[in-house]
Amino acid sequence: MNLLKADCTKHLSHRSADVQTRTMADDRVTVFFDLETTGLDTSVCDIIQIAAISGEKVFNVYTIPSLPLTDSATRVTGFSVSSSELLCRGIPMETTPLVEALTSFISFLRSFEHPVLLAAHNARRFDAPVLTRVLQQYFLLQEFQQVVSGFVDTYLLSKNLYRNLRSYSQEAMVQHFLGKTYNAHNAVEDARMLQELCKSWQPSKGSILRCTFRAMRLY
DNA sequence: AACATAGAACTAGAAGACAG
DNA sequence: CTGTCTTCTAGTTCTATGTT
Repeated sequence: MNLLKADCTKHLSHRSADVQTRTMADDRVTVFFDLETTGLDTSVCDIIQIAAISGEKVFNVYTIPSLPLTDSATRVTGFSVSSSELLCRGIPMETTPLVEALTSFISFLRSFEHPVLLAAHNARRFDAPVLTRVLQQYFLLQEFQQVVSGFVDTYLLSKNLYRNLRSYSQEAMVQHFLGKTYNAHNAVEDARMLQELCKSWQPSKGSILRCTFRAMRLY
C-alpha cells in the first residue's frame, strides 16, 4: 500500500525558532496554519487536515472525518473517504484520531516561546471558529488557550494593508505579491505561502493588532 | 452551500442659507 | 418667522467576497 507519511510532530525541525518565527509581531511568535474540512458550515464540519508552519518548523496531520464531505469540498480539496480510509486524489493517507491530532498540534504550539499568535486566511470567519469548536468538544480549549494568545486574520489584514485589489483570495495574492502559482488547498502549502506573503507585506504591529482576536468559548 | 465582514448604496433627519 | 432648497451626517440595507 502506497501510504503517504503524515509529517506530525516527529518531523519537527530542531532548528531554533527564535528568528524566523517572529515574522509579524515583535514579541510574539506567529504560527501560520490552515485547516481542510468536510465543508463550509463552521457549526458542523469536521477537520480533515491540520497544517501549521513557523519558520522552518512544520506540523501536518490528517484525520478521518466522521461526516461525509460535501461535493464541493471534495472537488476543492481532493479528499474523499472510502472504506474508512482517507484518500487524497485517490491516494490513501496516514491518519491520526482527531483527539491525538489536536493534542499533538497543541504540543507543536507549546514548542515555541509563549505567547503564540495563530494566523490564517479568513481565520475570523472560518478556521478559528472550527478549531475552537472542535477543541471545546474534546475539552482541550483551555489547554490550547494557555499556549495561543490569539488569532490573526490575514484576509482582514490584507484588506487593511492594500485597498482596491481585484481579489483578496490567498491564491490571487500569492500570484500578485509573490509572482507564483502553488498547490492551493493543500494545507501545508497554504500555510507556507501565507508565511511568505506576510513576510513580503511586513505589516506594522498596529495593523496586525487590528486583525487579531482571542479564541473564545462558543457557549 | 453557510455566513461574517467590509464597503457601497440608499434613506431619513438635522442644520444652514436665503428669499419673501 | 416661515417655507423651501441644499448639504451634511448617521443609520440602515444590500451586495460581493472569502473559507472548505
